[in-house]
Amino acid sequence: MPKKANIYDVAKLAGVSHQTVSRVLNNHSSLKPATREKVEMAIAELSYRPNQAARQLVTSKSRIIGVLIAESELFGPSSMLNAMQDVARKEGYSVISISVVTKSRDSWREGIEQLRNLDVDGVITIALHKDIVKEIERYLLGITIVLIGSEPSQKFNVVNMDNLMGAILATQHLIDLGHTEIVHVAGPENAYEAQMRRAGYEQTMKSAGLVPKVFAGTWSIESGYLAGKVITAQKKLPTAIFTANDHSAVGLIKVLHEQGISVPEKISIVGYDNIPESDFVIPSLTTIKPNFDALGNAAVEKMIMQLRQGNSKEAVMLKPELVVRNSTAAVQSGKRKK
Amino acid sequence: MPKKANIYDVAKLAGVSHQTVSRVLNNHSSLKPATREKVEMAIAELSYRPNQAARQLVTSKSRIIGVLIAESELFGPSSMLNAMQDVARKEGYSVISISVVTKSRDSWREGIEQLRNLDVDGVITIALHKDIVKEIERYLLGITIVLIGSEPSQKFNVVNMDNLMGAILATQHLIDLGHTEIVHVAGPENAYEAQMRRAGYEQTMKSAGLVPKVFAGTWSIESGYLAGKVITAQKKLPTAIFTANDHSAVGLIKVLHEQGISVPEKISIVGYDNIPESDFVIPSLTTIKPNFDALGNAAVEKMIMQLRQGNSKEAVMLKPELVVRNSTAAVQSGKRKK
DNA sequence: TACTCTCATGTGAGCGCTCATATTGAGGCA
DNA sequence: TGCCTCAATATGAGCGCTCACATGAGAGTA
Repeated sequence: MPKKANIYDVAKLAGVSHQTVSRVLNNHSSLKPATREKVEMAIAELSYRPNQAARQLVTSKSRIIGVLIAESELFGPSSMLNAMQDVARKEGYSVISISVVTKSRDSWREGIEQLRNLDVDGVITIALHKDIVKEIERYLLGITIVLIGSEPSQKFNVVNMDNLMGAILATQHLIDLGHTEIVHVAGPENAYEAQMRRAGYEQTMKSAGLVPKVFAGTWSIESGYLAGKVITAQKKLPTAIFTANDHSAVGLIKVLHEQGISVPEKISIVGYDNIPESDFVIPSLTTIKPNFDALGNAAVEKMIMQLRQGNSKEAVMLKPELVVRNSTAAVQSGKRKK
Repeated sequence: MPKKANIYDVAKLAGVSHQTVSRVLNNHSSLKPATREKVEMAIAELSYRPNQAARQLVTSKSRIIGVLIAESELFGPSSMLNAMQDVARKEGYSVISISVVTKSRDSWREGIEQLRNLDVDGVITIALHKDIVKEIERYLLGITIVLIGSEPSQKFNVVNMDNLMGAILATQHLIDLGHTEIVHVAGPENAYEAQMRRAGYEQTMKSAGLVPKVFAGTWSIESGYLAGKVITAQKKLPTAIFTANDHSAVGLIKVLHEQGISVPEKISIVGYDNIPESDFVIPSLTTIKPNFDALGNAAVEKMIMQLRQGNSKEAVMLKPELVVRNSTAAVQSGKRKK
């Protein structure tokens, strides 16, 4: 195997100095077109590739963006990650993702440690708890941070989708169908996005003169199943349920099916996230569709912008939309409260 | 912010030469315990961290493992990825994953290009098509490669789960329940794992003196749905269906439900992968459970072993197991063929 | 006492790049 | 003709580390 060419080999072949080659690589301004061309030909001929390590050593920029995710097996995070990869690649950056376990402080530490070792230029977090963000801030001093799905903050760039609006859309949809007994199965209490969805639900209920009622949950299918058990154990069934995410809705539908409570005839259900399965659940799931790709793109763009030319601290907020399928129906007239 | 300490700062504080510090960092053998201790104290005091770029520049080792995945949004790949992260981290490696689109040659190229730019030490591929592997081999000359879910090969290290056995377990389970009209909804034709699952099905059918019948599919829910349409359009329904993965099974169940064909009373269904949803599908899904974590671990271990001390070319083959749930039942006696 | 030999540590070079600065040559103008 | 200016390119240093080799202090042998 022939030794890899370096910048001097290219310079010699092109008949210029190494510095001129470097200028070509970094598209410097003052360069004669003819010179640039010569160099480019030499680069092509030697199939020369700049050595990242050497570059990084002198510039102390790794062109790597770290992404810290909790619960990366979920549909939303992994969609965003894919979107990020694409944008980053186009801008000449790489994305490295690290999963952390929300409950394990050790796992945060390890993740942060790894990001330090990699000398990442910036960190994007997806739906992380406030405490983890603090930890990052503390141990990755002076690093650029972009938060997705976290509480707004003056300190950091934040990119969010409008969970409040999503929850309002969902709840209002049920109200519009004539439902009055609408309950909510919430997401994890300490998750900002779950808090917003809950808030949107509560706010819409109150505006309509209805009484909100919330059952605890997490993002998991199991939690939807368990919440369903609790809900169906009550004397009086609601006629509609809005769950914090589609996974919960799947678990919930399972319980209702086991108990012979038909959806949507007896109970209407609205989920959140529009996971691929949602169209194939029985019945297909009415849900809120966030644009995960756009979210991922926006986060990386913001990151790169900040890395290149400093601040741009206006928060980004993307709008979700309602997708109506078969898990919601108008409340049966006999049941409607007067 | 105080300037980051380098190896000379540590050396000065510890009263030794920079080379001694380097020896401590790389746990060299001939070192007095007392010296090592002095150096370690200095490291701690300055919170010194070796600069990766400088290390990489001189050793030309990045300690980064690239993972190339097609269809990374699936449950299997993302589980493996998480498992890999953990093992790699413990060994001081980082994992960078890049998604490619099987159908787009450009996307392979871009992925490979990025891996080159990153100077990864090795590449692990997950369920990639033969042609992509060839492309990698060609453009990432001399790099260590470990394949997961690909055709066995003398050239590369291969880690697989026993798809043939899984398919045999699934098919035999149906046969044991008395089914004779068993069809298979296959995965993508060019996917090795899909081929093996299909082969296991066909082989088991033939051994039992039954006639295999295969319907085309991909890994997607939609494809299961479409295959279901085709199957139910036929004059004679099978009494059991084995699908190449759980997603297909979900789509399939949806069609059967739409057509009023009850599962498992009329038709039994077995999936493959044991995705989290499979226990909450209606009815819960009998499936084959691979150990994705073990697969990911094995791949990284193999990679690191090879990176450190050369070959170890024996293939790894992990065994899946059958998980029986409610989507399979004994064939109704009236229907059983004599 | 002089000698090798080994263990522990030190010295200097160089990995491939970018940065700051020096040098060159051609054009403009008095 | 001489001098200044500026655009275009060259030179040299140094980023932080590891590698190959040099050195020195004891221990062992004769």
